[in-house]
Amino acid sequence: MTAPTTTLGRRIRADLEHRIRIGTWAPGHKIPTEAELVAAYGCSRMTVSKAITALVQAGLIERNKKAGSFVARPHVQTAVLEIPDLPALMAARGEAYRFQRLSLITRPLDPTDPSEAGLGPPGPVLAVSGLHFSDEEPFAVEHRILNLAAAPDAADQAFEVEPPGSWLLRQVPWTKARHRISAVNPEPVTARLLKVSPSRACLQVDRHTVSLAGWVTVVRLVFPGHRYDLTAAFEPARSND
Amino acid sequence: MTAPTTTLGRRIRADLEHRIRIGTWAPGHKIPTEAELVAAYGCSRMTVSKAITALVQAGLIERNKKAGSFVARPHVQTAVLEIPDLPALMAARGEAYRFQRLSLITRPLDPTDPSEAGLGPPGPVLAVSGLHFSDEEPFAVEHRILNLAAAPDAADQAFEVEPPGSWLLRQVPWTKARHRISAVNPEPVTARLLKVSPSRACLQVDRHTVSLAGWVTVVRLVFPGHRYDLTAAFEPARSND
DNA sequence: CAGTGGTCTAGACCACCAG
DNA sequence: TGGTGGTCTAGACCACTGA
Repeated sequence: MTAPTTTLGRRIRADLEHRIRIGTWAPGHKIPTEAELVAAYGCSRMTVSKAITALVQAGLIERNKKAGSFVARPHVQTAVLEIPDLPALMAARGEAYRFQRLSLITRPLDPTDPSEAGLGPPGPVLAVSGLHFSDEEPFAVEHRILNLAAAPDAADQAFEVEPPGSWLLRQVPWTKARHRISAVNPEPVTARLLKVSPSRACLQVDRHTVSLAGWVTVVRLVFPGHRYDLTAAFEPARSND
Repeated sequence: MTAPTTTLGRRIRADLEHRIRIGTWAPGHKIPTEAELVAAYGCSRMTVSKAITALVQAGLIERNKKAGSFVARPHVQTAVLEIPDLPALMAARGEAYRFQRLSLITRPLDPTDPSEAGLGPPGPVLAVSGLHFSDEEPFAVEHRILNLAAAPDAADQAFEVEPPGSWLLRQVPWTKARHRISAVNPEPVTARLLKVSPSRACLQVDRHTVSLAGWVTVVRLVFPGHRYDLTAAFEPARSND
């Protein structure tokens, strides 16, 4: 139930999960059918089904018609990375945050832009570059292209104080994105901005964000390797649809 | 339903999700109560409830008793990183994989071990180092510590051909882990093994894996930055419990 | 073709909490 | 304190698929 901290459904789920995690049921093992679990727990089928569904979503169980339900075999590990808004991250760390815009220009989409994913029709874009500071130390270099077709209000923004990422988070909240995370040696210009040597490893995060209105933004963030890393809570197997 | 590709529950979920993603319902907006949705769709309450529950799990909706359900406000972005088994990754890329063990030693847990997370009682551990090759090119350096208390069978393994990670995946399949991903300049020894310059940026993945039996393994993988990066499918907001 | 999961119903009781 | 979500029931019909 909602209050008693334990629920029949939760108990069933916990029982099944425990037997899987403890190894009693190895990957590939066929778990009891819903009908058997209904009999075992003396509950309705919907309760059992919801418990199993939760474990399917958690990636612990795979279901097949006719054949039954089986303990899943782990494939890849999926790490859930939290990629926070930089000002919020700084606030959480108790450090002073500042954004400095380096350049801003409205122009047509350039074929040389990082159109890694076919950005569609070459409409007008806003190209913004800036520097993120933490306690007045350069923390990240940002190069961003904004699709004015998907976020027309961006044309009115100066992005002199608020970084475009934070503004976008408010304006176009529900998006999907792909990330590529890599280690790079910074370009000379980037190295100078970050006040590090070009031989210093930097963490580079490329993000390609889309909304229902099309692609919204493509951004590259370069962090000095010694000042930033990504931590990931984690879960086994894949998540789900 | 299961076959007709569209289900009443799915349709309800899609309707709600669309209105959220399109911005009709902005973050913080109160969505109709379950009773209202039941009336609107002429279905039972459980159908509506399951649809909303799915959106709660997706992070799009927050529920409160009495107050109702609201469109969630995005916090951090959570990127779902897929961290595959290296041999499987190579197979997917169509490249030949090979593992070369560099060292293996059974010893007590050393206080200088990367016990970043308090590895608990100092029992015996297996320390393994090795090199991963892709098409005979060094691809990653691995330094691993295995907890023999949690995986006693590891003591019988030589890890001369199969990397310990793959073995563990079979033996202790259901684990949880934390990852830290960072960009580093490789140690001289590591650089030599990878055949890269110490000034070359490398991607470093630290993984701390636990099972119900305690911590299982702590591993550090160092990849040459130009040969590996992590890509992430993505979802907004956090997932859930 | 028969067993399994996928979905749905029309109720019900209860805990929670904002007004 | 009443409205809301949280949970559960005892059925039901159906699609899929492995034997």
